Amino acid sequence: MPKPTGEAESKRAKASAERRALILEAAVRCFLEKGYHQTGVRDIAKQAGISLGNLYNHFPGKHDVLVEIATLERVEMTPFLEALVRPAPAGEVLGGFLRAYGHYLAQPENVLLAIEITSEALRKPDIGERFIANRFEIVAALEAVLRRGIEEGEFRAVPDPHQMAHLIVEMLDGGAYQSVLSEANMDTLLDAIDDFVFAAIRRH
Amino acid sequence: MPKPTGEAESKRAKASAERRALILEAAVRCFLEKGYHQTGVRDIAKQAGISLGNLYNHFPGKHDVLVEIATLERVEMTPFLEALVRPAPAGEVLGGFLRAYGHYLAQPENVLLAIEITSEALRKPDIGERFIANRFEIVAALEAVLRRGIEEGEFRAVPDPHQMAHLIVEMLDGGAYQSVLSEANMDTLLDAIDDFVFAAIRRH
DNA sequence: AAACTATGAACGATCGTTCGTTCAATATGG
DNA sequence: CCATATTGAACGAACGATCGTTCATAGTTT
Repeated sequence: MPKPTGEAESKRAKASAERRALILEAAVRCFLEKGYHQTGVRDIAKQAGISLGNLYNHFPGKHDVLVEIATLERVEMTPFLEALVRPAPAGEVLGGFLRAYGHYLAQPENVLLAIEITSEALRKPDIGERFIANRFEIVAALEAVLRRGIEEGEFRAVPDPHQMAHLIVEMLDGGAYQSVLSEANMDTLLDAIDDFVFAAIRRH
Repeated sequence: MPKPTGEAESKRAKASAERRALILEAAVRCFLEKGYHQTGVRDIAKQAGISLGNLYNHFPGKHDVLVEIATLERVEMTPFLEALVRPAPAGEVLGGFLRAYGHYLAQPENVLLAIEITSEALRKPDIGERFIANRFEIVAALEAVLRRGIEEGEFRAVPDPHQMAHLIVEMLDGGAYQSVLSEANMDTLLDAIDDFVFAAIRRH
């Protein structure tokens, strides 16, 4: 067997992939606990249970670890994206999204991680691009629901559905952040968001 | 003259106060350009045109510089707070606030600084308290306007005016952040916010 | 002279990264 | 199929830079 690459090599490759995942999980834990800039590469290695040098065998550097995390955030959005294309009355889809996404954001870890990425995105273009891309997908799907609701006569003719979609997401995000910082009740907040949004799109 | 404190001392005190202000301005510039954690104390001193050691004559440390900046942010809120207690129809007051506060936030420096403080507020309680306090004042004033509008029959009976005030502020904040990151048009965004809010509070 | 302001060298700690090395898994030549 | 290069994972010491802070010293005001 001169070239058993189909399966033999995949043994190492798989182990390597597992290590990468291990490092990423460790990094997330560190970033959540201490913040990105307060976390040292040694912290990540120690948390992952590997050596400092070995981390650099799997990632070019600290920055790239965060980039990968920001990229993986995209995967977490898929359930919400799928829920938004559900063939049901637009109002129902929208209401479901508000609750589902709101509950996702209600987990403090998601908020904290988002803030770390958000903050770094301002000065690191590659992270900013990924962040905007993730955000854009959600907004676009939400916008489509709004447009459908308008076409089907369920919602009023909002002047700018795209902007409204943006604002809804930002309301959810901002609310989640406030609920973390000031320990507000996220359920109460979700009720308020629901009322706010539906009052704004209700036909006269 | 054993104690010429009445006027003589105030000369030095004034000079010292000016130095403090100089340092704070320099720090703001640095934090805006590089971010809080990426800014070194030497950077601030150099930007202020003073020596490294002298900075420590005016501030106990780097952290305290940010605390002071977060505190001073409160002053910037007073115009908006005053505008919100204006004795005019609630809808007019609200609309004026949305534009004024929106334009304030449209300046990228205000957004960037807010994010630096926001981010640090998560893990530094004293900064968090100040941030929440500033936010609370705006929200409370806005809530009062909403309640007045409801009482006077101008707005619909929103179930939770406090939460709605929160959400409005978060929409403004989030929108401003997006306008910085993705270079969206803030004017377009403000129009959307205006429409969104007034549609949500309009009576049936 | 006493009190305050200003200076920059110096400190210990920690930063992100690189380095030489070891070692087991894999590919290749016989 | 075995012996042998080759590869890449794993390690932790070491590097130079920079971090926030302190300190001894000199200059300036009152």
